[in-house]
Amino acid sequence: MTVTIKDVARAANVSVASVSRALNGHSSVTEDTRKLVLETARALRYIPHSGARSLSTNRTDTIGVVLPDLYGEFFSELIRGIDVAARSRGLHLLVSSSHGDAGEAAAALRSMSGRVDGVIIMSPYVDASFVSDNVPGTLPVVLLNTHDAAHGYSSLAVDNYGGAAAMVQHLVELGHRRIMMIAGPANNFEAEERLRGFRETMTRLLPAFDPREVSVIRGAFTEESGYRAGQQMQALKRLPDAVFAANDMMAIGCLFALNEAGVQVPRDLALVGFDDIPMARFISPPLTTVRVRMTDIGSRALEGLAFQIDNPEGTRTLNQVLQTKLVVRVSCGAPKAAGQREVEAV
Amino acid sequence: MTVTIKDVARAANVSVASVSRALNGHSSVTEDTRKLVLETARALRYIPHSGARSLSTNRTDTIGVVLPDLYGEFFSELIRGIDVAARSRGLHLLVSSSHGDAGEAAAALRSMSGRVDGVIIMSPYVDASFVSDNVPGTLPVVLLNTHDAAHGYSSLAVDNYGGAAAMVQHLVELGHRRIMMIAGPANNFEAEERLRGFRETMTRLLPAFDPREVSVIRGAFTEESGYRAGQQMQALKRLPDAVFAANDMMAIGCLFALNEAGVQVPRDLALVGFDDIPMARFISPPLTTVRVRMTDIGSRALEGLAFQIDNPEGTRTLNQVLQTKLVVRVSCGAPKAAGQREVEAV
DNA sequence: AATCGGATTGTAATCGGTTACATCGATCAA
DNA sequence: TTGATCGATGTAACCGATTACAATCCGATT
Repeated sequence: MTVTIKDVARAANVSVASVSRALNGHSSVTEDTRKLVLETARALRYIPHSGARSLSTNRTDTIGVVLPDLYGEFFSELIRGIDVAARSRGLHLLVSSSHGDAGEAAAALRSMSGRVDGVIIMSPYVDASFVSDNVPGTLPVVLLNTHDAAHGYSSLAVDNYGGAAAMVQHLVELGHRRIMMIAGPANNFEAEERLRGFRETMTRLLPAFDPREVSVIRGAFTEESGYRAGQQMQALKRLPDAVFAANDMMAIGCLFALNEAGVQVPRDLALVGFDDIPMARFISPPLTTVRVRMTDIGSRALEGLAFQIDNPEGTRTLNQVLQTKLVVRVSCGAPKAAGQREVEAV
Repeated sequence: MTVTIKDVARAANVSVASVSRALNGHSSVTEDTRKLVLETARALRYIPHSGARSLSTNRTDTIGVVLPDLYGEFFSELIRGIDVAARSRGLHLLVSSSHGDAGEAAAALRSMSGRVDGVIIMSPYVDASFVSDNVPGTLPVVLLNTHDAAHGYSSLAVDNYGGAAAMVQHLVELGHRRIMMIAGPANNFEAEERLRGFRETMTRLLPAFDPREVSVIRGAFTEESGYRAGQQMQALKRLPDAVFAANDMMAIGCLFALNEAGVQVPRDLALVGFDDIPMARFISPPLTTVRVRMTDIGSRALEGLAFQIDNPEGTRTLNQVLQTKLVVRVSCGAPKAAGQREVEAV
């Protein structure tokens, strides 16, 4: 039923080779035949089968993206960064997300074999052997936020430790002493790095700080888990001075719980997050947070991958660590810098 | 370099057919050979070339998604809905976005031929002939929010007109009379439907309303354009009673501009939006808006498509229109329903 | 012991393109 | 006129899988 290159060839009374050449703009085709082929193809509504094409050209112009999730602004922004860079290079995106376990992630990865020219992987299950087991040896790979730097693949990571440290330092400088953290899931590498930054900086700056104290509540990076953490928090005999949520969505959830309990931020309590998702500046009070340039990560990842694809010989795997930036808004109780809001609004 | 099925066959001393059968769990293979093949495949790190496979099976287990953009919560939620439904059916997603013009959209669509089992299309350029020109005749299609209902393809649309009408009615019931709209781009079908709902309901409910009056400001569905509209608005000799933005992001931008100018919402002015993006309930004041269940649209679209794929004979193209729901929060100045906030917070 | 039949296995066609190589015809120089 | 050259076209191999069909093997039946 579908019309193939053979149908066009037959209808135009030429060989399939000529059709292919005419359609792909090869030089060695008469203007006459090219015209003829083009017209015939149009008349027949011929649409080339890209899958078949890439089988012979060994080029798909598609890159695979494996993410733990598609939900929320973090991933949305990440994908946008990838998309923008991909589009400017004429590449398409095959995305795969939300893998409950390593097996699913492996299946997703394997199913990409032969469909993509390279993959960007961000997954809690990733390590060197996982990748080499599930990705064809020759396929370019860029790893995002993996814990093992010595994996032999190119990678991009956020300085979660440094970002958390900077935030703790900021809070301490503002005079806060009793600081609690709403941490992320324990099996999440990023979450653990942020937690490590928190703990180590606390002990460094506040000699009295005892890390065994119950100063950490576990969350799941979701608004709801932040909300529950906030409820626990306001039920304490004594409120902490400041709460550092391991991501913005948990900070927002926490804020809601506190508001409901009549606790005012930042008057009664400083509350800060991590990520600087777009929403962070829209909530009230605007959230002090650690900026992670997610779209940047996305586009850099794609560009690194594109480079590998274009230079198959280049064995240079480069491992970048992206610095974060402290963004001081209102929720931490810092004296507000004049004009800052205005700048951000546009 | 890459290991193919032939390599496995050679190494295991069997034919490629046996390898294929063993790997795909066919019944007519001895347990012995199956074991042997599996071991050899593992030892060689064989990963099947999915592209080649789909060429012969005519199945890709992938569906294409063509969107005008990937940016913002609207599309993010839409994709999430698609993703969730796709994953539960073991389908992958090939996404393509941000087409500056019809040509790009056409190219994206064509490049999907042979890579997908069906496509979900949401694009301003879509109409029946556009689709039939760029999609293989046999490929299942679901159209999202197209203006031409009589296209012969399955489609899903949001009742933008009805939603806008309901919102206007709500505002009028609250006593607002001078109501302005921040409309979307004129070439956007959804934007025009919302505008039409606004205009027609205004003239219906308020006989004194003159549609030729300057009660509409054009925006671009972006926060920034809303911000500019807000600036224009507060510069008017007299503020309107209420402002109806054609989407939430413009409402938020407008809110910022008004806040900066010292105009308080809802005290001085009611401000409402459309879409009910997640952010709408987080901003201050929480935004009254029209809920469009974006994830719902996404999953329904996918399910409709999956149905077509599984039932190739079913000529039944069904065209659904999804109803919207008025969500009353604080920004419209309505007397607040007790407990509502609480319910929504979790 | 010969034959039959079901279970395994192998051979080769096929999916829809691209492209190396062969072929053909025309032009041009000798 | 003839042979060389070059451009346009055609033939067929190939990409890496699946699968129809043929071939083979083996035990069971008579």
